Amino acid sequence: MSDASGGARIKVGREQLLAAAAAIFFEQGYAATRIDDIIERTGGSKRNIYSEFGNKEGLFAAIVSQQAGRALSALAIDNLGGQSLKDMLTTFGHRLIDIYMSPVLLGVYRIAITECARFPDLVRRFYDLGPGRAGATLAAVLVAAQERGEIRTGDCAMAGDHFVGMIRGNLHLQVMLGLREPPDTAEREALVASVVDLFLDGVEYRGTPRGR
Amino acid sequence: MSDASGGARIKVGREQLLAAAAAIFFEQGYAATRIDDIIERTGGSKRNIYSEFGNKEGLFAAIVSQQAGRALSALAIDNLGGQSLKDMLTTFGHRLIDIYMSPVLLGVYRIAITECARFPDLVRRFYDLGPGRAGATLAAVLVAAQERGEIRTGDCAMAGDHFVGMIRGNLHLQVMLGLREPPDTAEREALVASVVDLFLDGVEYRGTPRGR
DNA sequence: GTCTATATACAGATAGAC
DNA sequence: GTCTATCTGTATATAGAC
Repeated sequence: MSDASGGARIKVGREQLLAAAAAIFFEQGYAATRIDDIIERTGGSKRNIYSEFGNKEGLFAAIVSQQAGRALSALAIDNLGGQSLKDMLTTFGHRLIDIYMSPVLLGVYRIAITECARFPDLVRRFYDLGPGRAGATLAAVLVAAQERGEIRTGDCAMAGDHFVGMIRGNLHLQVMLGLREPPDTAEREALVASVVDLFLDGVEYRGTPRGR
Repeated sequence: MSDASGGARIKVGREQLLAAAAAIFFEQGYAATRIDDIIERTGGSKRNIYSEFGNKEGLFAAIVSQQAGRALSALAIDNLGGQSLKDMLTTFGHRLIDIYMSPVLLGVYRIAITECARFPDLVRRFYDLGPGRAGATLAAVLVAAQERGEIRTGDCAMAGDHFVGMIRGNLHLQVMLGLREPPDTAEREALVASVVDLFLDGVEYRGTPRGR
């Protein structure tokens, strides 16, 4: 099926080519994406791609450096001060789940796992800028809260990772496996609320049965 | 390099062939595993494989039905009664992390994500028998604890998934991405203890700064 | 710079010789 | 049932025509 603009291909510079190729890579995966697919979509020439990026791996590396870094940049911003810890966790939780469930990140995540042997450096960058950074950012916030006496002392680095792990949880896995669609806004809010709740108070274990 | 038994290939029946092929699939991934790799390792003939399993997909499906089901069977056993909730969570947490970090499950997990479009039925089975079952088993335990008044009421299904999510967390992701080796026993124990701790009591948020 | 054709490599699947 | 050779399709990468 041709595109709706009536014509054929899209005239492209380097930027548009990267953007279009990124969409295809993140949608279909690295191996399943053929150079011809990209040509067909963007209208560029094969020789152009090879002279610009060397080979398929070079093209993909250029894309990830650009797109994934951009998508994950929201995690780097830690303008989370001025809120209660609960509000901060809720805000950060929403930011996390929105990023994780975005088409770009779902694609990056899948490709990172699939092609980690082929792109070890990219995978390292992805982890450090994404899940690792999220856990570290949270850890820093928790250390501060600890020093203010808002929470009990504990391993904040681990706790940060626990929060990130809960936000992903089985939901993210199901989406990654194609077993269900990404959650809508309501479901995301319920998830984040549940995670924040458990993170702050646990299940309020009382050790032995006791009426309340 | 030949094997240490001095000879060459291994004489195989159907069982040994499945076992050997499973090891290769789970180690290298589905796409990267060549039929010739399996032949080379097992010593069988190509025609034998194709007459037995039809094609590569059939061989792989037979393997997963056997091996993954076996590896995950430990999650189905819920002989966890007679312990405190904390001990039960600790036991179950160890069982979970040991399974997740086993070579077979790491391979299955990676292949499930990589090839979910090719094997939707297998992926469904994997999820239901693995992460889904783990969350559901925990949920049932939590419901019981709730009825005994040991914990506050809440969404036990979600809480079960949260526990599973924390056990995986960034650690499992790092291993999946090839960024680090699976944790040793000590690290696993520290992880499980930390997860159980947070799960039971959270960070004991007190809302506002207060000296203790 | 684009379009078409092709060299090359790889891997799944098949067939023949024994 | 095993070993070897081969058919076939696919996809990266290159080269030629314009």
